[in-house]
Amino acid sequence: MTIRIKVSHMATVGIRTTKQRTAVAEALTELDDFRSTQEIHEYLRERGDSVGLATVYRTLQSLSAAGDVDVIVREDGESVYRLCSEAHHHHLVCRKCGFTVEVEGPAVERWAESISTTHGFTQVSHTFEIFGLCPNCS
Amino acid sequence: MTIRIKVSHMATVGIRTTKQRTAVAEALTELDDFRSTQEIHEYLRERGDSVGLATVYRTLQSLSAAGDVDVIVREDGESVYRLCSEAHHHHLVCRKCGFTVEVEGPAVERWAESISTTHGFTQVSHTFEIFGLCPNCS
DNA sequence: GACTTAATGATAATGATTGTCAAATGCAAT
DNA sequence: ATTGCATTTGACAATCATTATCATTAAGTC
Ligand SMILES: [Mn+2]
Ligand SMILES: [Mn+2]
Ligand SMILES: [Zn+2]
Ligand SMILES: [Zn+2]
Repeated sequence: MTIRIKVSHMATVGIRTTKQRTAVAEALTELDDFRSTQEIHEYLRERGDSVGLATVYRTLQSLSAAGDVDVIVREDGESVYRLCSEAHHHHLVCRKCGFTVEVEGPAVERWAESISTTHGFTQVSHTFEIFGLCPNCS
Repeated sequence: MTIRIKVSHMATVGIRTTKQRTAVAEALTELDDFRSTQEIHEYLRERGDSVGLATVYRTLQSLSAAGDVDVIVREDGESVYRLCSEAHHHHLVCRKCGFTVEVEGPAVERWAESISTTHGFTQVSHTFEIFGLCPNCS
């Protein structure tokens, strides 16, 4: 099984490669939609590679901070994670089944940048997610 | 003091105009940035018009559902509310002091619509918020 | 004013996330 | 392979925003 993740980051100075972190990376590779920490923890438990809940939380947050996984804060406030492509992009997510499509648009990026500059904002970041019902769920 | 809110919605069938709801509407009018339910509850307490916390939660959620206030789910998962203009728009928010600028861009709306159609999604909605440091906080 | 029913609020319950800290372990050096 | 040690783990407690309860209060109507 190939882990679709840059373990390179995980192997940075002081960051150890543990079986727990590897297990989380595998789960993210196998699961394809955005999943909550609790769901990933449960998935690992059923899968046999049980990992402590706190560790799953810590690992997902680290991976997110390192930019190795995307995180979306759902409308109910829960954070969900997903292994994504390297480049900056956004998502079209089915609010019924979770099916996700990665989308990108240079125009949108430029617009966000332009707006920020105009108002003198610095250190900006933006979130842009589209939610709807996929063809199957419509 | 004029309450900058469409009480019309609040006066719909079965929805009563209570002093508590009026107080929340006033608080939203006075406060100008995005505020959490807890903050608005505290503001009302200090102001003298104490309202039960559960009631503030219920009122803000109703107003949000009615489209009378905008709600943003911050990165920490907490929901914050703000009285906004009628038209659909997005926000440029200072993550330090909360200073908010309403922004709109037809191009972005069209792009979101286009992407959705291309992938066969229906009943779509989107969120687009820009966070950064305002001139004062930079 | 009396009636009907929605609304309120004090409080308990829920549930995701974070904090704690003793025990386990990756790993670099020997 | 063994040692030394800082990092990591995990069971459990603690936090804290949000929701559920439900007896009491108060709009709105006649
Ligand atoms: Mn992605
Ligand atoms: Mn707004
Ligand atoms: Zn779907
Ligand atoms: Zn600011």
